[in-house]
Amino acid sequence: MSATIKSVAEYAGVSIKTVSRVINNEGTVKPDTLAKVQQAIDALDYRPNKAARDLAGRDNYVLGYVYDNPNAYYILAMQNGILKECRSNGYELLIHPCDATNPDIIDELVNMVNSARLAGLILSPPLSEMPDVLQAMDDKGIQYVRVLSGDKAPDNKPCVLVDDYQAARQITGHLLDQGHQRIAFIAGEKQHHSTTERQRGFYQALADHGIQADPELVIDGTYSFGTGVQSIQQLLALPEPPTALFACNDEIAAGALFGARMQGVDVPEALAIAGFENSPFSTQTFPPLTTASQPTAQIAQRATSSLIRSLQARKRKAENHTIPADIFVPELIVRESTSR
Amino acid sequence: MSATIKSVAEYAGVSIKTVSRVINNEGTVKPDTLAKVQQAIDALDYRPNKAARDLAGRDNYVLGYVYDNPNAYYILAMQNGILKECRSNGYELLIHPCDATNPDIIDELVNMVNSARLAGLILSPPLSEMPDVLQAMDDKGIQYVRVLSGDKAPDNKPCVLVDDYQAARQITGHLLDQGHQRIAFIAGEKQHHSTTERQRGFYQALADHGIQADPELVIDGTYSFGTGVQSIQQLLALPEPPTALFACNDEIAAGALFGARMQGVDVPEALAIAGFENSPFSTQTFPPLTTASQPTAQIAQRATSSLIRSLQARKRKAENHTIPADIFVPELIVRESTSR
DNA sequence: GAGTAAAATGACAGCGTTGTCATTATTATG
DNA sequence: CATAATAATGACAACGCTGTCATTTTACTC
Repeated sequence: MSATIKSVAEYAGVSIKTVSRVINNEGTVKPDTLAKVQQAIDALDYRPNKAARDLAGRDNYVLGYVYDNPNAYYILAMQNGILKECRSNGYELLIHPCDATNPDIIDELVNMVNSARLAGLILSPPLSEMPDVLQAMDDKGIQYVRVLSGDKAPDNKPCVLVDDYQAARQITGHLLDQGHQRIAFIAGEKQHHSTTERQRGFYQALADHGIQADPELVIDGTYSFGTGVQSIQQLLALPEPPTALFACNDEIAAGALFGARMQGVDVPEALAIAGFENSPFSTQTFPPLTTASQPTAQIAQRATSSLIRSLQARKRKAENHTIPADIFVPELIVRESTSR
Repeated sequence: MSATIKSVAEYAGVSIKTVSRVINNEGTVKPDTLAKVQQAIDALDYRPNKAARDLAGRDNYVLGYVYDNPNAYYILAMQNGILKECRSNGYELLIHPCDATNPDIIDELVNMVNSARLAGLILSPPLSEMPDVLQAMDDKGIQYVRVLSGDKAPDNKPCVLVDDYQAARQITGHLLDQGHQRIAFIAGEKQHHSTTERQRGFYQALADHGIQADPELVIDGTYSFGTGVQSIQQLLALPEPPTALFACNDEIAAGALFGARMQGVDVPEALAIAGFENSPFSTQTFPPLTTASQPTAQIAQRATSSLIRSLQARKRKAENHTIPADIFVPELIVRESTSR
C-alpha cells in the first residue's frame, strides 16, 4: 500500500492540510515545518493520488489536445511533445480528434471540456487559428495555449509561434542563391496561416533579391500529393517553365517530383524542388527533398509547459502573470533535390 | 454542472447503487429497471466521474496504449478506435510511445503500468508479437489485449486477429486472374508477423494456381519507400523481369511505382503493382494503388471492447470467461495500378 | 509586556463513486 | 399456501484529497 497524505502528516507530526499545502506549493508554510514535511514525503516515498486530487479539487489535472489536421506525422509529434511535458508535471492528457469544419464544433469542444473537466486545452492549426473557437473559449473561461504560424503574437494570450515566414524566406533564398530566377510556388489550403506565412516569406525573399514574382508561377492547392502532381504539370506546360519550385509542404513537393519525372524532367538538374516540414518520407524520395524542419515535439512541449505554468499561476491568483510567446524558426535542411 | 450518479438515480427512481450496477454491467439488474436507468442516463447525458470511480474502486479506469510502429497513420487510426470505445465505457486512455528495441522495455512497461495504475494494456505489433513482453505481463498479472497478424489465435489469451494471410492470398489471386504469371514479392521487416503472413498468403495463392514461386522474384526489405525503389530496380534488371508486383505495404509499392517510372516502365501497362494497407496516399499516387484495406480503427475498437469486457468479467470473479478472438480480413481494393 | 495584526496551522465537511452488508422482492419447493 | 432459497435493490461508510473557516502561533507596535 502506498503512502497517503494522512501517513505523511502523522510521520511529520502535522495536520494533513499542512501536507497538502506543501505539495501544492501554497507558500504559507514555515521553512522548518516545510522541511519536516518534505522529509516525511521522501521517507515514505509519497506520491499524491491523482484521483483524489481531481475529485476534491476544483480543477482536474488533465489537459486536452484537440486536433484536426490531416497530417498524421504532425499530430503524433505534437502528441509526443505534449505527453512528455504532461508526465513530468503530473498531468494527464486527453486526446480529442475532431472535425474543424463541423458547424457544431464549438459546442462540441465546450461540452468536452466541461464533461471531462479539463484544466486546459492545447490547440494546433487549424483550430488555433479559428477566431470563433478562441472567442468561445475566452467566453467560457477555458484556458488554452495555441501553436500557430507567425512571427509575432497576435494578442497577449498564451501561444507558441512557428515562424514560417522566416523559414520560407530562407528556403527561397537558398533557391535564389543557387542561381534560380524563375521560382514557382505551390500553396496549401489558404485557411492555414502556415500557407499564407510561407507565401509571404516566398515573396519577401524574391523582393530581397529584386525579383518580381510572376503570378503564373504561383498556384493554389491543398497540402496533398495530388496538388503537387497536377500543379507541376501545369507549370511545366508554361511557355517559360520555372527552373525551381518551392512547395508549401513535402507532400506537395513529393507529388511535384513524381509529376516532373512522369514528364521526363530531371530533378534537380532541370528543376530544383524544395518542400517544407521535413516529413519522414522527405528523405525517402529520389532525390531526397530539401525542406525545412520544425521541431514539432519540442514546440508542443514548450506550449504545454507554458499552459501548465499559466494554470498554476491562475490558481495562486497571481493575476497578471503573462508568459512571453516563444518563437521557433524552422531550420533549412538542404538535400539533393536542390543541388546544382 | 454535469449529471452525477445521484441525479440519475433520482430521475430513474432507484438508488445510486443500482445505477452503479448498470454502468458497470454487473448483470444483476432486472430488465425493466435497467431500461429505466439507461433512459435516465441518456436523458441526463450522464458520464461517470472517473476520479470518483478511481478513488472509490480498487482499479483505475485507465487503459494504456503502448506503441512502437513507424507508421503514423496506423497509430492514429488505432488510437481513434481505442478512444471511441474508451469514451463510451467511461475509460480513459494513456498513450505511451516507446522503443521496442530498447533492452529495458519490459521494466519500462511494468513500471508504467504500476505507477499509472493502469487497468489494462492494448498492444499492437511489433510489441504484441514479442513473447518476452507478453510473458512479463502475464507474470505481473497485467491484463492486455493484442492486435496481431494471423488466421488463428496462438493461445487463449485475448487478442484480435488480422488475417493478412487471407488478404494477401486474395491480392495475389487478383494479380493471377489478370493473367500474370511472373509475380514479384517485396517483403517488409521479418520481425513483423504481418510480413510473414502476407508472404505465406502470396505463396499459397501461387500454389493454388499451380505456379512455382521464383526465388529471384522475392526480395526482403523494410516497410519503406526506399525498399520499393531499390527492389524494383533489382527486379527490372532481371533477365526475365516480373510483370506484376505485390508489395508488402503501400509505401513499398509507392517506391516501386516511383522506381519503375524512373526506368521508363509504365504502370500498369508493363508492370502491375499492388500494395497493402490502404494508406491515405495510396489514392494519390499515379496510378492509384490496388491494395487491401484493414479497418484499423474498427479493429482497435473491437480489441478495446474485448479488453474492457474481460476486465469487467475478472472483476466479477467470473473466472473462465473467455472471449473468442475476432478475426478481420482486410478487403481487396482494386484500383488502376493493376488494370489490364 | 499588553494589545493587535498577520501568519501559520488545524478541524472538518464534502467531492462522486464503489464495496459491504442489510433488506426487500421474487421464485422455487414441498 | 407457507417456507426456504435466491435474486434484486438499498443504506451507508469508505477512498485520499482540497476548500472553508476557525484557531493558534508569531511578529510588531507603543
